[in-house]
Amino acid sequence: MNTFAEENYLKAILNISFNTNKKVSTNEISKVLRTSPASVTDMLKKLLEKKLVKYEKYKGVELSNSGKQYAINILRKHRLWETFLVEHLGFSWSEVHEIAEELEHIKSTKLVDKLDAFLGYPKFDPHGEPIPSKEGVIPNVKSTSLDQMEVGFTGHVLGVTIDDKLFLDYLTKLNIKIGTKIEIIQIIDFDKSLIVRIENIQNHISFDVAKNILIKNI
Amino acid sequence: MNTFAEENYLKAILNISFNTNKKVSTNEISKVLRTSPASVTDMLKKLLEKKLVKYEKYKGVELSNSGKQYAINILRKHRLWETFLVEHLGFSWSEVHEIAEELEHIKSTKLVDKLDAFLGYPKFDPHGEPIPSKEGVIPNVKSTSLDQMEVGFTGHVLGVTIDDKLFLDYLTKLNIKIGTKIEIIQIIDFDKSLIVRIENIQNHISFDVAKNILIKNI
DNA sequence: AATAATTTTTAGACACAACTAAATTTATTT
DNA sequence: AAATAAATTTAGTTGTGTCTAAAAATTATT
Repeated sequence: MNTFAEENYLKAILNISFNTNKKVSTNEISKVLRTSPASVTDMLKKLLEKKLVKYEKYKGVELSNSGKQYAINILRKHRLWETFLVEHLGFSWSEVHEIAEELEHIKSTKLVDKLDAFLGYPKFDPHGEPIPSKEGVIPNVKSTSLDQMEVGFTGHVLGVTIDDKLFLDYLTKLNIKIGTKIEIIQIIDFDKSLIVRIENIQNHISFDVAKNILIKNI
Repeated sequence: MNTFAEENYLKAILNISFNTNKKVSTNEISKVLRTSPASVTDMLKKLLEKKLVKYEKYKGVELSNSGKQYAINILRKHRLWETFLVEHLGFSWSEVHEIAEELEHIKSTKLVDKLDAFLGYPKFDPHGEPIPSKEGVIPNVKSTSLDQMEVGFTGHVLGVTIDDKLFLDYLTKLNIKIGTKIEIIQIIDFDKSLIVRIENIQNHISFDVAKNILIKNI
């Protein structure tokens, strides 16, 4: 069996590399888990030993098949518990994450299955995130580029369609990253550019930029 | 905040000294937790440091007021979760102990309170054990163990005094659960074993088993 | 009361998961 | 291409919770 710490590393690697499929760097993991890069290296060695990751010194890490299944199962538990907390115990969506971070480590498979049944086999959690099936299949989420949306639309960034440094740096400056909530305030007819609200700040972005931002489309 | 290990020691001390009020020995704890006596000594020092126990070298240990409150709160969580697992997820009473051993360590107070409300503020868990209140008060129930009764007695099962899977599975096979009506048909003088009638079927049970079955006492 | 048996504690080690500081490798500039 | 910067790894420590073996204290026995 694996420890909580190991489970948290697997989960972090899964989260970081969710859509990209690229290798994950030591630094990225250390930032997510608020731990030192040295600690990350130590843990990656241990996870490699257990064949839960593919890892080469200085070359980044990715989950092995078994590691991915393991991580997805934790995600499944996390999202099922969040659903329970919101729908049956009356928590608000913003309170449940922390508690689910603990509950997701409870081991019993039978418990998860019975919880799933109790909840009526939900496909999405209270944040709209898909809940992986018992077999580890994550219902896939349809995405649409931001330029397809209309005034008043609010959604979350799923990813981008080009991997260009200038573009990504620009997005960073606009405070846009994976998961960022974006609301469309106005669309300028003339050039199809958009005025959007991100974290309560309004910004003006061009059609070209909007075209390359993917929005989660449940 | 305290670790799982610390919580398990506090819980063990509470359990061992439940009715006796006597000091608990290092050896007793080591047996309950399946750990070495040396480890127990180490932990007792740490719990003393944190003022969760009253402990003097070679003299045994007892919970301090704060330690007792802490331990009772874990017991509260344990029994609330057991109630949830049996009443809402459809587990049998013999399966839930292990899982509740994990769930009892989840920290959020708000979670426990909301769970309590969700369950309808139950006073007893599925084994018939009283659930401590939020304030740490344990409802006391008048009960007598089955071995104290005489031939001809008829009563209802209130609960059991040990939460052991083997024992509970055996009771299930005998068709004994909370509320079951039991009638004593005969007591064998030689070994104090009992012949009892349960749901119109006669069974022969040992003194040891009878000792751990609690009967409602008006 | 002295000795033997048992219980408990100390001493020293180990695995885990973290850390800091220093060394090494890779990436970026000039 | 060399120099500099950034990222990563290694080396050495630390705190937690466990262990075994040996020493000390307590309890039981003769």
